[in-house]
Amino acid sequence: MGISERKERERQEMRDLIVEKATQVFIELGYEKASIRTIAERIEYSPATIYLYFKDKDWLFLEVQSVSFGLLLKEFEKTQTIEDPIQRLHALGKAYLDFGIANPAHYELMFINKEPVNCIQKDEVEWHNGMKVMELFRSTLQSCIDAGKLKITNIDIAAFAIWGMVHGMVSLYVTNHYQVMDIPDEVARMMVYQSLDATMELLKA
Amino acid sequence: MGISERKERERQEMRDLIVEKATQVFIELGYEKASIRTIAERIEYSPATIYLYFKDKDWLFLEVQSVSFGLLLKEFEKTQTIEDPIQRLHALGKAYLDFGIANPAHYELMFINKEPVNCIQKDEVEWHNGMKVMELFRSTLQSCIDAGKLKITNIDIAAFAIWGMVHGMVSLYVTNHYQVMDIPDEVARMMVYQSLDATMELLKA
DNA sequence: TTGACAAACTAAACACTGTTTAGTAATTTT
DNA sequence: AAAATTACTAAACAGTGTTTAGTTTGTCAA
Repeated sequence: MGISERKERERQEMRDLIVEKATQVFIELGYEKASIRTIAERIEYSPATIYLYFKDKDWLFLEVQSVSFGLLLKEFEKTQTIEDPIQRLHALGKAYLDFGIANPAHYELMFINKEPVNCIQKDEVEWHNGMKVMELFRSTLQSCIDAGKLKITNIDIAAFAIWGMVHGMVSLYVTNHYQVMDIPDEVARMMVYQSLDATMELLKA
Repeated sequence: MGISERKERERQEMRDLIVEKATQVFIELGYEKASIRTIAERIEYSPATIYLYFKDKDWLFLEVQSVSFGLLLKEFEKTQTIEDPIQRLHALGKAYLDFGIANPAHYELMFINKEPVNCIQKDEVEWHNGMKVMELFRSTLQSCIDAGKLKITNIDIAAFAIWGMVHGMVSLYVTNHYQVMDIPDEVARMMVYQSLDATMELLKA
């Protein structure tokens, strides 16, 4: 009875197709302006079909977010070969800045928009990628603290300070809010990296 | 001929009424879910009337943002009595955190949403408040640098690092993205303040 | 005070949006 | 071949921002 297996496979392929095309549309237009009808056109099915595979727009979007987190995770994992925890942490920070600046649309979908679905429900979907990104960051931070190489010794405080800073800078850059500072684009980009460098320097024990 | 003056006054009153009610609705529902029709209901006029006073939803929203920036500015100005520039900077940071945490809806309208209108056009409207907030921050920062009390001596780098950090932390808090850190609300709030304190300590020359 | 003009306002429409319902077409099972 | 199940969609619903065309209101000169 290979039929049900094939059906299951086809169903998964259809899901993947929807997520793939939805990702394109979300990236191109942003969350609000990306419409179910546009996504439906891209997959060459009627809008109603999407609702046979996803509860609503938010849950589809969550799946798309997971794809974006996968991209960031890949960049993060590249840093894990670095031995020195402080250098590894610094590299994570740079990777974060690189990712946000190179993929502002992805970054916006991941971190700027309000969370579409609250955490309790998220377990239902493959939310791994976002969690893994966080775990990588925290474990690296813990290594720094364990090695006594960080001036801030509480992991939550350090996490908030560092993640807050890099996220804040990328947010300001991505949303153009930094423009009130009246400095050109390239300079702003430089400042972002130098601010990370400076802060990392201050953080070293 | 006081008639045209009265008319001008009435027109301004109508504008103010719209902005006042629009602010309420934006705060209650957020940018996307706040509808022109809902705002129209609150002012007890038809939706079309709003378009006689504002080009479109974005320009009305810009006016509302200006109100929010006025609130932040008021808090910022309270810190200006402090003599020591470092302490003043620290107080500014705290005021920023206080404001964001106490008024998450306002904060979201001001800093999380993408800019509705680009900067070049903004001059047409009273965009002063946002600028003044920035000026206050930068002048305080400059005072710290001039007094040789800051480890970072480039104002743009310091601005990006500090504003980035406080904005980032408030953003993470306001959008609930910090929840991936798996710490309760009150703890997160504490962390935010302690992260600022720790960073300020590191920044001191 | 009346008639003309201008300003203020709105009902209705247009082209969209997310989502649901009811019904059709295709496929699998009996 | 008939029945049952699955996959899909056309059409509708209630909402959105915005525009148009027309009405009501207020002002001013005759």
